[in-house]
Amino acid sequence: MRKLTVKPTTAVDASFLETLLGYNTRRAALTIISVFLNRMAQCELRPVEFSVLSLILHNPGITSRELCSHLNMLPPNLVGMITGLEKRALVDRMPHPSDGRALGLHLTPEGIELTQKAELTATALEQEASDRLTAAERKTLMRLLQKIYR
Amino acid sequence: MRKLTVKPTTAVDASFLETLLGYNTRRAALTIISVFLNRMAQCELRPVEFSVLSLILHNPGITSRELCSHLNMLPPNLVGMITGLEKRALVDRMPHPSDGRALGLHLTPEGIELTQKAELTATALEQEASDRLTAAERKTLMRLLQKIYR
DNA sequence: TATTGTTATACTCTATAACTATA
DNA sequence: TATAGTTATAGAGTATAACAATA
Repeated sequence: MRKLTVKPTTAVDASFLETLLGYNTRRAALTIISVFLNRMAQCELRPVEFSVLSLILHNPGITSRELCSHLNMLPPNLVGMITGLEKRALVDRMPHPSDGRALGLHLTPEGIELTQKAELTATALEQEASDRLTAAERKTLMRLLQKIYR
Repeated sequence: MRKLTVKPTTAVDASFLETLLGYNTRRAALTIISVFLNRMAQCELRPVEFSVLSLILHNPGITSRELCSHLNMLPPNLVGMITGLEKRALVDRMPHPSDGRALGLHLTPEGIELTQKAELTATALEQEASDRLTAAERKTLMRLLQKIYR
């Protein structure tokens, strides 16, 4: 049996930081990402890999360039990830039908299966991470967040 | 004159990702951080450095350990940052009054001045980053985010 | 024995410059 | 000339193990 660690309740005054949207948003994001990492370990997917796979699933033939601009990533940082997903036989790079420079990205059958499983896992873990919010609050939160980044 | 780049409106379907709280929170956080980095360059402060200085300002004598547990950082990653802030003559490490192992952190007069200026800058840039939200929406957003990480 | 601060270190994430093939 | 994908590389962020001094 592991003894419970009694945390000394350090009464730190963070009242100013907590008036900042950036601080609150970042702290909440880190909390959710932490739950994500734990639960998504079974699929061996990190947050951005999951986003990439999900976008390919719903947009077969999407190019790296489109992924990058939609996920706010830089092309050099996507190359290795796609290569890794291809080595795991989840993704195929195929010639683009109309642009000889580009490559269309597609999921393999195994990729489709894993991504669909991962999407269910993601939906479930989100519920866990936001279990102190009502359904209405959750909906409001999403709408307000989208007003910031969209 | 620079020609405007006409962005090809890539109609990417991200409807599934946008149902996820983690995705929306992370995207919003990255958007605000980007504004932060631009505006806070004048103070030469990065987000975590700003948080550290603000916490020391409002909690003089706080220890590294307390900073770490409140900001969810690991002690080895704070050492270099504090050393850097000390070299810039913004922070002093002083003996802790009751615990010989610990060091109390304090701001120098220059540190106080810079941090106060930075707090004003932070409050202003937040307004800019969330200018599509009403005051009431902003308040609601903060309350809901805190329900996730607190 | 446990904790604070620290060093060393490794791994991931992010950013920039430059190359190639094609448009 | 501009763009898609790529390589190499540098810098920032984050993680663990281990040590000295103190509790």
